[in-house]
Amino acid sequence: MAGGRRHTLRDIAATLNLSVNTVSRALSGKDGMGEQTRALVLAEAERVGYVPNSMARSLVTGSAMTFGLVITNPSNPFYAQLISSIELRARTYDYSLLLTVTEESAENETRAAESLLRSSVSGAMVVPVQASADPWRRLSTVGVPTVLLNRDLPDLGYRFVGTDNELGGYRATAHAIARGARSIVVLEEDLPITTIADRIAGFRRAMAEAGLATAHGSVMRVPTRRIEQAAQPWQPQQAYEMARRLLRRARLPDAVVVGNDYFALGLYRALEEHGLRAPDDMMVIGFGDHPFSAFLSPPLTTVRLPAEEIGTIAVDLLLEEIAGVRSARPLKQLIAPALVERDSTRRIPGTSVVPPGHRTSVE
Amino acid sequence: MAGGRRHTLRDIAATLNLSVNTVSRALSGKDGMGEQTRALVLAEAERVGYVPNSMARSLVTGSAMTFGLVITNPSNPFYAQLISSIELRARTYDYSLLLTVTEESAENETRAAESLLRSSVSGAMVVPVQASADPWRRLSTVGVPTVLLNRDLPDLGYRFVGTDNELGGYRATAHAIARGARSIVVLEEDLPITTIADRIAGFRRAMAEAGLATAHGSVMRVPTRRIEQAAQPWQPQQAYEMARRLLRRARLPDAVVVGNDYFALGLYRALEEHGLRAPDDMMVIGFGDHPFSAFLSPPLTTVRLPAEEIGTIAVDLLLEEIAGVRSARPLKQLIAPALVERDSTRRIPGTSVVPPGHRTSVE
DNA sequence: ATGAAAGCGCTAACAA
DNA sequence: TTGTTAGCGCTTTCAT
Repeated sequence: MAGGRRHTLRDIAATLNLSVNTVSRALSGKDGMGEQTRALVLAEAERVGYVPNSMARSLVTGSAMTFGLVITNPSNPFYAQLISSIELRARTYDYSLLLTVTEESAENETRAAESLLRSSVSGAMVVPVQASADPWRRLSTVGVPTVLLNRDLPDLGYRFVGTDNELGGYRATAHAIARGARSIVVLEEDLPITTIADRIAGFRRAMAEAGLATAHGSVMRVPTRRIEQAAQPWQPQQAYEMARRLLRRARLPDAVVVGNDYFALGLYRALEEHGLRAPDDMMVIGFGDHPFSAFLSPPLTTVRLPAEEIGTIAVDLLLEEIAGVRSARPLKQLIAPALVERDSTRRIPGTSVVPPGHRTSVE
Repeated sequence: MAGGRRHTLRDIAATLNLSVNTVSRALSGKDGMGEQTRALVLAEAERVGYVPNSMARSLVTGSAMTFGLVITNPSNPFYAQLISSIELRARTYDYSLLLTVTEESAENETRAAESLLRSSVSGAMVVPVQASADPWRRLSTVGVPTVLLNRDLPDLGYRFVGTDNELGGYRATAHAIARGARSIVVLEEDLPITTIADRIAGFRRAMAEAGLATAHGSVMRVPTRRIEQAAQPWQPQQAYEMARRLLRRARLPDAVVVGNDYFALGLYRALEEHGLRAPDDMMVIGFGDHPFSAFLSPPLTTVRLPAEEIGTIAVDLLLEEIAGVRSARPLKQLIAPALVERDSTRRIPGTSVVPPGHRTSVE
């Protein structure tokens, strides 16, 4: 228990006058062993506080029992949840988690991939920056099963689990339309990633299906703050500024769909400053269902993302691949996000500025 | 580049007709080498896409170049920031990060400690559950430098870096007093951890110094939700319910200091339902300065926690210890949190319900 | 039921 | 400047 150095199999073997091998087998529960010998070994191991050295074991077995997880930003509540669910699931199967944060930087991503390779992780889960697929190309050729999370890199042909963002954008928009909105604006972050493009595509589809026009200026881009401080999530500030610009327009939209709930905060403030309020003056639909969104005033209607499900599936996919099981799942798995209806789109009946009519089935 | 298996030093040595050793030294940049030999080795390594096996290296060098990080809940914005800053700092020094989530469970904590031991991490950073110090006792005896984050376990005599919560509670309270509050209530989570106890102690000190009474019922405990879902941070809901109970009191406090900004959300809602609003009817001071807090209505006065600083210091301490440097820093390091004044405590001059008077210097 | 020998991929002595 | 030997702590043959 005490004393600086760690005890090894050899130490135990020596004090017990056994071979290293025997001790090893006793401890790893192999059968074909003298029960008394085993008891002896276990007792001694307990006594000296033996802890196996997993690096040594990994070196010979070839499996590090470790997953690599590469995330862009833990302060994004979605990714925080993803980390939790992945860690939980991995731990359940006795896998450790090696975490790397890329901060949306392609350079960091390259180093992250290198690092995972060196660590001989048993598998990798990656939210790619989507600047290039190259950093991740090596992994599978070297035999590290890899699943992409939330953002796909189709070129690689890797497994992918993510949110159906197109559907999310569609549902958010269709919901607004069903509630009577005819002119709708989207407020999105200015990042070149597929999740955002997909959401916008969903928005357009919903509008088109309802026969509504998407005028020029119906998609506003909130400039991505350059990441100086690692820990800051998207700031509502830029969204606020963009929203102020929107509110200066001659004709305001009936509804605004934002790319994440932080943006809704900025929009709420801009509205308040103009003496306006959701939902009566303008409906607001968020994206992400962040922990605070239900408690805003008004509570925010938003699209809930399946972080937990994505994390669980990702780990399961890796485990299947490691076990050599031919998975029955599709290569690309899109989880449908659910719309959470709250007051920011709930107009008091009869108050609708725009007569309902262009209704669309949301499901 | 292609082909299933990974190339090893031996592969390169074989094709180049060199010894493994030479290849090793060429790649690790040791000097005393033929420059042409080195060039040859580097070229061949590049060609076959050689990636060193860090487990093998660690086994012989004894250092895994990995830190263990044990966190209770990544969805808590404070811990999310802590993860980011630690990861960044560790990465800067080429250390990887092994992340474990304990979910406030003592059992998980025990397994986490075991796991770190097995992994032979070079050092550990731990936010303890504070149910017991036992799980962490082994680490230092086995020679794994460990620093405790945010919650201390004094019995262990380990290094500790955390927020000065007592000061935080004091500043929040003193600020309210300076703004004219005379009766103040604290809304805290119902967890047996020192951070909370410290905040309450700070509250009491501020009250005492101002000669104000802390009546029975001035500290309200919000029941901790049992963790069923790993990814959920504290729910504002329980705080809301507690706040409703508070608002039914005959005499309302002038100010409420809450244990985290999520609780402020619940309080805001309860106030709104009663037709009340901060700061005029009641001042509200949060804790944590969560990313959304500046954009609430009214913007929340809150205590900003030094997550980034704590993370950076923690890594530096570990690095010093590993380098064998006798650190000049104190064993226990408390970082002062800063009060961020916003509108939830900013009464329009002359509107104060209570005359100012019992002012206290906040600094 | 146990032991001896070999080796995972690498680095660190010591030789040559 | 390069090669040889040894060994990190463990598991896995193959003997005994």
